[in-house]
Amino acid sequence: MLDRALLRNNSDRVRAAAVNKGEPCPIDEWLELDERRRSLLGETEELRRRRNELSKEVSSLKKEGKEADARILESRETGEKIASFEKDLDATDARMSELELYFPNIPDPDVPLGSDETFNRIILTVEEKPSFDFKALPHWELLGELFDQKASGSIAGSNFILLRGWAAWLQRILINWMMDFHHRADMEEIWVPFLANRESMTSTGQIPKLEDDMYHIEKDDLFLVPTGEVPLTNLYRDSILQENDLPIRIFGYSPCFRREAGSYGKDTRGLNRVHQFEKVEMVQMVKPENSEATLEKMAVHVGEMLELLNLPYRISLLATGDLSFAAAKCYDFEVWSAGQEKWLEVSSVSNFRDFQSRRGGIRYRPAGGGKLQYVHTLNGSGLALPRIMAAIIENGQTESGKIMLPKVLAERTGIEILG
RNA sequence: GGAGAGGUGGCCGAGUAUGGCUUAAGGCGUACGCCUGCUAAGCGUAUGAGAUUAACGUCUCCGAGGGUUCAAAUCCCUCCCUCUCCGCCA
Repeated sequence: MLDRALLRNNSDRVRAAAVNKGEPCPIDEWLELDERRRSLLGETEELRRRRNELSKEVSSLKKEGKEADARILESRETGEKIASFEKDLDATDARMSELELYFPNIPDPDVPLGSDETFNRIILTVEEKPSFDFKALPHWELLGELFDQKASGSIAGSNFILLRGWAAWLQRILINWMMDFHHRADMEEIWVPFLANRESMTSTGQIPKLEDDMYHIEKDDLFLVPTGEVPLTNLYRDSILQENDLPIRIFGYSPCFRREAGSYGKDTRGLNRVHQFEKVEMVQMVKPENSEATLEKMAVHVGEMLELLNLPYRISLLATGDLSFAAAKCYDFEVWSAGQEKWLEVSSVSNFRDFQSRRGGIRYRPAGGGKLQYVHTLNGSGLALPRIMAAIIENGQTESGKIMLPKVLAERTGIEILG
């Protein structure tokens, strides 16, 4: 959500941001309503002031034992007028609030301008791609029956994952390794609910835009979380923090549920695009002046993980058209997957500035006093499991179809080769 | 799912029986000042949020939403959440 003052005074910036992100922008309707609202508000407040005044007069007249019928009558008539004004005012305000949910966040000035991912700027490539003197296989062939699509299909449906044997084991130890890595970086581990309510989904920005991409439990009006970002960020919804509570640095594991409605094609093969995947997510809440530096630090942290896992990777600064609705700036991390011979997105690290904290009411009190400020929120995947699994399996394959584990995992588990 | 008790400013906590000097007491915390070799303590002052306005000011907010009333933190209805006990259950 954007500041109403910004919408009112910088409507051109809002309009430009929406165009660059490829989002609709109901700013003209909003501006009209804003005019109307302020005028209604003035009149309503004047009437309410009068009613308050009359109430006091009635009160003191009655105390003196005098009659107050004239005042009571006027107060009643004023009340009726107020009710009619309020009805109009409430409707106007409600419509404005509804529209405000549709304004996307404004991209940072250094975000490349462009309508889609072809405008993303690759800012770093750590490219020591493995080479094989045999034909490298994609992970689904290497996994074979350990990646049991027939079973997951019959249990849940297509594009759900069922892993067996060492494949299941690898995913579990990867999750543990990732979480321990964040632990050592001095973040607080959080175990979160995997379902979230409508308010939570609205504050992080999934609702209204992505509502149809989520699994929804109608009976309880709950959503299966599409990312750990939702419960982690909403941990501090509607709260006022002290300045020395900041920065808040938390992380947690969650499965991520996405309907992926309408996305079919070759990208859906294997572990690349599925309805439920596992992910470890980091969230930080910082003072506004620190969010840019924090974004860089989080990106470095994610890069370290990929280097430890010995995965070739590259970092893209997303262009405006590829930037998500709520983000102001985002780095995407992609790892090289040798069997498929392509880059797979495994992490997004984003700065949301005050966009989510406004929606969710996450503020802090500056140490020297003064007005409450909205925190800046950031999040980053650290990391998304299935594609990391795919890359580890494909990059570590041997001619005989076994998998060499990255050193860091081999040392941790005492197991060097899978399969 | 059933019964009971609760939800009031950053936090704690009065106020609800009897609607109207509540402009929400008091405390903690915080800020500033005073005082004391330093520190701690003590004393004094200030201190909720939001909307609107050039400003003064005005209005709104006591879990959420309705209702009654000239007037609602207070009375009525619906819902949500927390705690305790019971039921069910991994």
